[in-house]
Amino acid sequence: MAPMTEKDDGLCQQTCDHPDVVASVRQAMPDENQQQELAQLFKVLGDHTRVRILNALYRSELCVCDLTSILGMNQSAVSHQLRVLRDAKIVRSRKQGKNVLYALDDSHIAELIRIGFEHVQEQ
Amino acid sequence: MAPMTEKDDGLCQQTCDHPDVVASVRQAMPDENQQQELAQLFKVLGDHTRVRILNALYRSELCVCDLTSILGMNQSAVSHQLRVLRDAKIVRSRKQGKNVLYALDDSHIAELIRIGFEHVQEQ
DNA sequence: TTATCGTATGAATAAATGTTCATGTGTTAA
DNA sequence: TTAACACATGAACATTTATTCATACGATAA
Repeated sequence: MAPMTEKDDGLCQQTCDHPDVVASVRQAMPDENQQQELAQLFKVLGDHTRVRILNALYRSELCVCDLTSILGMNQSAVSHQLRVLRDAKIVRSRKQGKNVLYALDDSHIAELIRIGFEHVQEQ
Repeated sequence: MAPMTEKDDGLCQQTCDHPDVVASVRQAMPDENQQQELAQLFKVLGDHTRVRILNALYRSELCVCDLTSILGMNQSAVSHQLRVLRDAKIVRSRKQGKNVLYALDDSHIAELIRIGFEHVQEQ
């Protein structure tokens, strides 16, 4: 095996700051803005109330008061969280008469929830 | 189509709190503890520094000072975030002499990052 | 118009969280 | 033993954030 590109052995034995690995990893790192956006996406997903909202919308398009009933919490709190989810392009909304119906915006979101559940169920 | 189990039309036209849909969704909702854990998982993933750490570990097993160098930040801050990732079972660590090498613990994590990137790149 | 219903939103409060500073622990080398 | 290095961690501070309260907006019905 090529000694310069090898990474798993000989790391940080004498000099901790191993220049080869550090340089190659640094070069392979994604764009900072995209990492920021990725962190923002996960941050929005990382709330109990919002996870519950998404799990409900996973089953059916729902209006705010239905969500409020299902979650058993304040309508204002639900609306605030829906705003966060809307701003993050995780859910979309459409008006129907006096109501506003919410749904998952993107198929990626359902996939993230599914894989996330797989992870926590294995722990 | 059966009118009772239908959900997309006739929702919340007169009575907002539509009992059928609300009941079926409520019944299909996952366990509260699992939703809490899922939210916790996403919350840990939802930080810029931790996303950068995971992207680095995605490429190679690394010790703390390498990570510190790659991220260009305080060693203490990196260690604090590694602790959070360790507690969440997202990374694992092993000692090698004076160093501690960190790596991604679970293949689900890499998948979450990959799908998350797909999502943000489409926006 | 007026009243009511469904929803949105600003302000305020309390709680959670990321970073820095200082220090402690454990391992290696002298 | 002593010194140096890699890493961990508690405390403090500043910032973010989720919920509640009150209120405003928009659509429908009377």
